[in-house]
Amino acid sequence: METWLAQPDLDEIDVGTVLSALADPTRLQIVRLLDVLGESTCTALDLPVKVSTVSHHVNILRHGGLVSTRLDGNARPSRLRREELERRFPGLLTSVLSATPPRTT
Amino acid sequence: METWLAQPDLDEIDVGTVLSALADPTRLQIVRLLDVLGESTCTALDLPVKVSTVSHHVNILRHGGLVSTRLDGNARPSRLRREELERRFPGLLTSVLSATPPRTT
DNA sequence: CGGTAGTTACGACGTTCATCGTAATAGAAG
DNA sequence: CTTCTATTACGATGAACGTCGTAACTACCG
Repeated sequence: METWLAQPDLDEIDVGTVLSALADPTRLQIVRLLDVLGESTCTALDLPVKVSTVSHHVNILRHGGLVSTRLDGNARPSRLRREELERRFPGLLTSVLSATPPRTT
Repeated sequence: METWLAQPDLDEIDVGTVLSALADPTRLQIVRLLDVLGESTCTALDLPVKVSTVSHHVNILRHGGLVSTRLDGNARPSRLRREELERRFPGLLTSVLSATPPRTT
């Protein structure tokens, strides 16, 4: 039986909290990476910040309802709650993840 | 001939900037009000912050590409760039504006 | 020409928050 | 048990930012 860290139910998720969570560049990058990797730990994510900072951001993402974290030995891989989020806020995450970069003039 | 304040082109709009703009509660409220009202000035928006603060937020929204501001005498009514945003980030704004509030347990 | 109203520019203040370093915890492997 | 790895907890720090008050600016109206 798998164990998971506490996370909000779908209908408890607030759109403002989600927007705040996605507003930080590092967290947006984490979300993008998790979308591609499917699942990853804080250490495995290659980010230009310290691991303690990554852990901090993943916590915010989990409390905001964007990420699920599983307990696997001493590791805690996280996944993007993509399908759930899509049900709660249709089009939001999909739009963010498929957004093209701005024109760099 | 109508005059408008400077604003970014559609393909210059960055999704991260848009998310940051929407992350603030006051700005999200402004966006919601403009969506309902269609067009409004800083003074006409009834918000629990000073007008100078509202003006500040509207500027951020305009620079982020979320709002267009027209010059009309000494007034400067702003509109939500809803259709344009929908073309740039399909589903994003619609999802945010139609989001149901979280369950308050 | 004054007077009024709408908006913004400018500083200033206080809080939030992203980041870090270190220490503590927990599981896995030897 | 010891060691190593993964993660988190805990301050601390510095920067970003939301808010305000005031002043400056512009347009409209007597």
